[in-house]
Amino acid sequence: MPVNENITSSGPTTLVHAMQILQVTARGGHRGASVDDYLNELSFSRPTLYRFLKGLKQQGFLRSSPIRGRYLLGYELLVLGAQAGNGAGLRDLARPRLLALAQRWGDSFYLFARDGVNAVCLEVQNGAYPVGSFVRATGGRLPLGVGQASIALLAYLGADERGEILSHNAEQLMDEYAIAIDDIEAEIAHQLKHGYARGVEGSLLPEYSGLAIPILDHSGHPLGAMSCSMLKSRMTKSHKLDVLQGMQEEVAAMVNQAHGLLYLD
Amino acid sequence: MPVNENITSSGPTTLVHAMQILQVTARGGHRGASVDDYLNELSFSRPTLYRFLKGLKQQGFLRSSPIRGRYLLGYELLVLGAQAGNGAGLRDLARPRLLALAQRWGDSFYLFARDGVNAVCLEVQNGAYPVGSFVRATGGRLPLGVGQASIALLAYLGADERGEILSHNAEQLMDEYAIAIDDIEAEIAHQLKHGYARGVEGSLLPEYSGLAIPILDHSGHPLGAMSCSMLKSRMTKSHKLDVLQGMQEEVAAMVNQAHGLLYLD
DNA sequence: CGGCTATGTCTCATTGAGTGAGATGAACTC
DNA sequence: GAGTTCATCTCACTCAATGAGACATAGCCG
Repeated sequence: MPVNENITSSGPTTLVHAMQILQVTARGGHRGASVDDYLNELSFSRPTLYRFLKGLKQQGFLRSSPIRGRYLLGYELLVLGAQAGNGAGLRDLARPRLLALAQRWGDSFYLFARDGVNAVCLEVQNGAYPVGSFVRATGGRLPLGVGQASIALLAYLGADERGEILSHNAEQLMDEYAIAIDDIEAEIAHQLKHGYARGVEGSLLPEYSGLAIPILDHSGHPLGAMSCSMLKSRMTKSHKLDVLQGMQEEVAAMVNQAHGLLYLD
Repeated sequence: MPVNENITSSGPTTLVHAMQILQVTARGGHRGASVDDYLNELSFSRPTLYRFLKGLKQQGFLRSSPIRGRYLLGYELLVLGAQAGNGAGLRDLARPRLLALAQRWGDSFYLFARDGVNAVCLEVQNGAYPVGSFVRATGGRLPLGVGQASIALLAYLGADERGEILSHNAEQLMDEYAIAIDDIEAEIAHQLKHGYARGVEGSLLPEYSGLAIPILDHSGHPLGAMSCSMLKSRMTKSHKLDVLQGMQEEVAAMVNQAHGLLYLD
């Protein structure tokens, strides 16, 4: 693996370098990265590398692995990440509700938010029935267009903004997920008409099915989306209505709670 | 609130500044931080601040709030944080097991790891019976000595290392939690003798009680700890034995799984 | 125990990258 | 449309990050 061609270009180079180091470390998963990984994939001298490693360790962004010469992501990232996932306080509000839904219905429930041209998973609660999903866990990202939650998020953006996002993602959606823009548009229309989304079916994960509903603020702007996924065989008409109603109730309660909180400042 | 006296001192100043910005932002919770917050709490010029904000945004560490002039933590931190919490792959292994325990017994279950002189919460699963806890969520940190999990982690460190940690934390433990070192030592002895910890009772949270067991690697080094908390009234002798056995079984299974994974590299 | 390899640190000269002051432009508020 | 605050630009300066290569230290294996 040669040099990485990050688009994350400009800005103080120190930040870019730091980020590159973190990315290389993250790519190593729970094994982290070794000095050689850094030296191969990045392009600065050994002393500089060590200066960064030291600095990042002091900031809590890295820690050294039990194995000498390897580095892992530090726990400060965990702390900040937990905060980051709580945009608008949504996550705290959603967590117990996702759990309740998962326990009650046995399916898996998700909280998503928009992150540029992607949807990012803020929280998952798995139920008793195992499912496959595009996102493995908190922090997973999908290009907007993939998955039920994407539709729910896209549907309530301005038409122009939505167009930009979709044309940006079009190629990737087709190549990696076998999803066509037209099908997305159709599903968005369904969302707007019926108030929930079912997701566009690509070539991947054909055995799973799901639902999603948006979480809208008072002005109709999407704060996020709640979604669920389940084996297709579980998606009977009555189960679908049950789950949908459950989700709608929880989201309505969340939004009320959120409005309450906003006035406390 | 004037200048902050961070101990996070040396290293490339750019990193320190970046971290300060992130910390200020984090302190703002889900409301984030405003330009003035940064300018007041930190000590660099406005153009420099904006350069940082721009850079951090491009790296995904920050995003701008819907409210103009305010900034929130970016979702890249969420992604990295999710990775960071998965040290040794423990979190992925623990997540479904914590959920199973929470559903079966109704109490709240936690995964902790050591982070220097602190214990950091990697994962929580709440059960049907609500509890209070020192940590609110993933990413929460406690000085080692507070809580059951701390004891389980401390007990299997070398005596010298343990001593350093405790003397470092002593003052804070007494002042903020009303916990004496001697009591911690006694509880560590209990852990070593009986294989589980109950935690030292300080003046805080007197109505709650809990249990913890260590997660040890093959050489007896602590990788983490699993703990639970519940209302004191729920802690009957039989419930305690049930939960303890459940936790021990899950941890044993986790450790087996982990060893299996290690040989796959 | 004693060489071997790879990790981590140091020194120093060099230069370029980040810096502040202040002016200017853009966006939102009333 | 006046006023305010957010955000960017320009430019000269200088300090702080950099690379080369030597040096120190820790674990490894016979």
